[in-house]
Amino acid sequence: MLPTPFAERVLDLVARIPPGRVLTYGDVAERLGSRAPRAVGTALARFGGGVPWWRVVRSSGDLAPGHEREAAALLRAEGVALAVGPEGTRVDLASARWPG
DNA sequence: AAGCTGACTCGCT
DNA sequence: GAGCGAGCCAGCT
Repeated sequence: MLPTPFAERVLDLVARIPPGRVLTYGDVAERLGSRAPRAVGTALARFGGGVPWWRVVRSSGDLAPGHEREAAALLRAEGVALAVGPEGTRVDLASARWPG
């Protein structure tokens, strides 16, 4: 399947997130003038293979569902502040969120 | 055209 | 903080 126009916009933006910074699904949607964070997740799930998808996290700081381990390793390698707890690894959004 | 689904969020308990 | 319900909207039957 080919990426939809919306998905391509998502990929464009995600590809621009600098190493060491993150955005939430909601942030990505907002910057695209949309209120569909779920569609952002869907786009990354299907077409995120070529972009740093691990730099997109939930508003809670939780990593991409199903890829927590891999995302944590990649983020740690980039120097992103991580908080490890019983629930898993979470990003410190206060310090790592990309202002743009 | 109508309905369902989902890598989401937010408010309330 | 965890669980739940409702709103959201792009994409695919």
